[in-house]
Amino acid sequence: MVNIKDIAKLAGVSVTTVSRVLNNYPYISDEKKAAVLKAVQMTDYQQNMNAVSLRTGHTSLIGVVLPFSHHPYFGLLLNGIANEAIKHNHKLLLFQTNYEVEKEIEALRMLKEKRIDALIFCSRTCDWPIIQEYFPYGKIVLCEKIRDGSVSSTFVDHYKTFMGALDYLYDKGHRKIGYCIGRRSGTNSLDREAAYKDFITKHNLPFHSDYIYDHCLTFEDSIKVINKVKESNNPPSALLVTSDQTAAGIVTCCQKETISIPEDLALIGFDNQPIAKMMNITTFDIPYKEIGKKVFLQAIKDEISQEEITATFIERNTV
Amino acid sequence: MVNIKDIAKLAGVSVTTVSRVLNNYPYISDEKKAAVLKAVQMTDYQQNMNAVSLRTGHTSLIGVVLPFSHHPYFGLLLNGIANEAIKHNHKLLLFQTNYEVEKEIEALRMLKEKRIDALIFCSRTCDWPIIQEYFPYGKIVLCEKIRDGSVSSTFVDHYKTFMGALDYLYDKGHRKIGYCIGRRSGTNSLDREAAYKDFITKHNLPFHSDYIYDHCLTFEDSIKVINKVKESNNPPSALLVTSDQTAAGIVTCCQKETISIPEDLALIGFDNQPIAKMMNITTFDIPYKEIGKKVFLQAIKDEISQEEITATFIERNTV
DNA sequence: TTGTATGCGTTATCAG
DNA sequence: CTGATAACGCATACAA
Repeated sequence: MVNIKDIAKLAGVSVTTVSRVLNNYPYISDEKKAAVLKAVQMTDYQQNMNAVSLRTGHTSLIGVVLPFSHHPYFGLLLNGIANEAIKHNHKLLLFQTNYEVEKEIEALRMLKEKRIDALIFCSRTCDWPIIQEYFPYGKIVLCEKIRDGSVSSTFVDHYKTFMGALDYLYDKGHRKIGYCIGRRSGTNSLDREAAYKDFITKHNLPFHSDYIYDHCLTFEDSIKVINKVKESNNPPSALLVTSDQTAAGIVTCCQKETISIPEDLALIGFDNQPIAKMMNITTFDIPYKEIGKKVFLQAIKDEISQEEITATFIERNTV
Repeated sequence: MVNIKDIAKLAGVSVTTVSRVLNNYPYISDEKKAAVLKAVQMTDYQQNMNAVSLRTGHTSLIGVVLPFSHHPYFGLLLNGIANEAIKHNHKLLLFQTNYEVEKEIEALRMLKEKRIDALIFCSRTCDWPIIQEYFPYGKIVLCEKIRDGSVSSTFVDHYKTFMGALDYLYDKGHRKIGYCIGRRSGTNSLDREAAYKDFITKHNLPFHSDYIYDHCLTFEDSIKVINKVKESNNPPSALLVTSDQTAAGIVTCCQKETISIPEDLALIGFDNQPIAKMMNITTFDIPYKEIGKKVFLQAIKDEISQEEITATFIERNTV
């Protein structure tokens, strides 16, 4: 494989000059520059980035941790990140974790191994102390509300948003409200749970643990929800569904089961995905692309910052 | 940042010994080994992988090119690849391309930059000669039928599978058969188009260009399909739908439009995704996880090989 | 504007 | 079983 030395020899200059041409340094004579470029062309030379990274200490590579790649939620987020990465000449490394802590640690370790400059967590499962361990090794950015200001993040206030949705349903007369969520344990899920509990306390409503449906991410996850609703002798009259995919599935199931929406069951989705528009589902628009953009910028900046993003209520036909 | 030299000093051995311990060489005395390990523990030392890669010439990193991360098809494939990667102590680098040639070239370039050892194309847009350019720089594996044996691949014979489906519909009495596909131009799409054309020639059927619906990947892409079907004064009586997502969307749309399936419109999906089972859609099971596994193995092996995978017909209620 | 020399952190070679 | 040293390919301080 041809290296910088070969190019230098071929172009009749020093390696320094070659390096300078390669990195667009200002003061180089046109002849030498041309000679170098010609040698590069001829030999089809390409820098060995391992050497460059070893020398410079950085890689222009940003890691992105996300649980699934097959969920539209993350697809949009990733899109926003990727668009911004292009503008700043950075490349993205995707780490798909399936919410497994071990995989998240692998991603973090790449920070320590100097293979990436920064790491963006779209979502995480591992405990906070594990993340903290890796602070010294590179910038870490999260998509959740951070208590201490130790790290950058861009987030939606899920407590506020959830509470807003609950209040809306309450005003519409609903007293038996349940919700569907992806998992019970994430920071964002915990915020929503807190909102839910505060809501029922506030209005002196009974707490039905079976009004909470978890593992709701995909279209087909709705089957389990509707089965439970059907079996219940005191089913909820309204559901907050944290994924439009699942909300759409619920709408489909309800058609089959002749449960009418919103009369028998009201629905509010989240994300404002195309499928929500298609199926006329009331939902919250969350500007994932914008979040992606901000989060990338935070990943390459030195300063630490917190950015709050607000979700916008989109009224359609399911409430 | 602590390096191998620091560890050597701390453990009272040479850097060579440290390196040997780190890489599990056989002949090392237990005391020295223990001393090194202790120093590593104490200092929280981690190899700089850029240096390792520079020296050894490889990275244990495999790139995976896929157009979208939000399509279940690729999700499954990726899963298969990832599972196998773990077994072999390799890490995966995902490149999301949105079918853009530029992005694919970026991934290829990482091969040349020595940042990855091999590159797996789950799907590609760029022309064959571009791929060929990068043969010298690392192993490339594809998920499509390769004419010359220049590169490894694992693939489904889409011509055969498509023809089988068409014949099946023909035997059921269908003469006006259309199909929905993601894009017109990919290798796999071209194979299916060839099957379709041969089929109508074989049976002396008229060719309706409007029986081919492209950009069909997601659930909501079905809207356009059904709108076109409705507007047509000579609509197809059966549709081959190369994504179960879209097939499911079609089923949903047809319920709204009171088009009955399979009487008014028969449907065969592809992939055998959970949603197809949920909605009782006749489809082809394609073992994506197995494809993923094979493709990974090919990526780390020296030999070039071609592996054919067969799709299995799953009869349900939409034909 | 250009070149020489040094070092980034590691593994491989070779001698012991 | 162990260690000194060269080399991987490159960017940069320094000198010219």
